[in-house]
Amino acid sequence: MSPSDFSRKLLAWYGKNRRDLPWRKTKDPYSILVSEIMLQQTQVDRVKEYYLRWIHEFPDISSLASADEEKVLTLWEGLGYYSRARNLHKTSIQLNSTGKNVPDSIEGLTSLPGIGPYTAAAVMSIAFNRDEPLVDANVERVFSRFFDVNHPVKSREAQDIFWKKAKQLLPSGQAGEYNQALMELGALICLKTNPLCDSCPVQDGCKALNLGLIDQRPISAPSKKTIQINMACGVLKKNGLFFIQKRQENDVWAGLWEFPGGRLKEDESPEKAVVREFMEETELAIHNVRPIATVKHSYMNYRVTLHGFFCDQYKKDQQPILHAAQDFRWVSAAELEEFAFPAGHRKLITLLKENAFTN
DNA sequence: AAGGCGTGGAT
DNA sequence: TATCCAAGCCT
Repeated sequence: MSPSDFSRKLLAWYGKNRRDLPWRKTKDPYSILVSEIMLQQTQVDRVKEYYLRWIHEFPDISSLASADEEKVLTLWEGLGYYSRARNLHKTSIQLNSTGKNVPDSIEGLTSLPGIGPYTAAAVMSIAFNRDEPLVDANVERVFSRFFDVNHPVKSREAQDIFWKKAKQLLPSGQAGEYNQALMELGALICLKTNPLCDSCPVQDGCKALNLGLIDQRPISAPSKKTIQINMACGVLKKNGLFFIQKRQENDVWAGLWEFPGGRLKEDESPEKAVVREFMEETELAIHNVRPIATVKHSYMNYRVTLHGFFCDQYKKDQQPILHAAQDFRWVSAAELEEFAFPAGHRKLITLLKENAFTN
């Protein structure tokens, strides 16, 4: 199958089977950039509502540039990898202050925080229709099978093959449609498990299919083993207001808000852990520790059982001294919606609101 | 350059 | 239930 056969068949298939996605209704570089940042390591179906809400709130570079960080992070809450939102915000401020628009060069784009080779090529091809090839996890899977690539997908060898093939197969003048078609094929047909090879427009040329090796491609690196941990956090309420603190930079959930807490030590009860963590993190003595709920959630390779408690300050006039946060606030239940929390703490907030009147 | 960085859907 | 991992980037 020649490169032109491959791209012709792929584009014909894409024309009939492409999904109706919100970011496919525009060529606005800023909107395309927003969608691409959101789509990094994230499933398409989850991005849709975030994208629409974001574009509604921040329709252009200047509106995003003038937004405050809390608003930016709140709109991103639940999507994960929050440095993406913070970098996008930084980028908008940078572009806005210099009076520029989204750069239309690979170098200009990759010089911006959070934009790497994939995202730069995606913006170049989709928004500006420049002939830039791209490789994402979909392309890695499609090419691993089509060319029967016998190397781990993230290895230097495999990456060299992927980018070389992507460039060779790219039909000049149609990069935007073609790149999306290639990723769409990976998303809809060339599935991780049980790929729909009978419906594949390029099945004739697929080497792994012809060799019966579809299930053995792509070759992925071994994943990290999951770690089970127990955590506890304390929802301190005083005069009808909740104590929250803003997480430090350069740590997981940087810039998000949380209730003080942490991991249980060996043979430590959740109640003891809350008291200890509160003292370590805020120097506040607490008592009257009473359960709200136990929440199960996960992040990265951690599986967390989070024990959430209401608690009271032992000395009401004592002021917090922060050791694990950069800021703190006392906020009402309603105001909890205006701050971004990690998913586990957000789950707990939902549950505590159901109990708000009994506590 | 190997590991950090989130979350929930799919299977 | 447990495991994998998605339109990656940064250090």
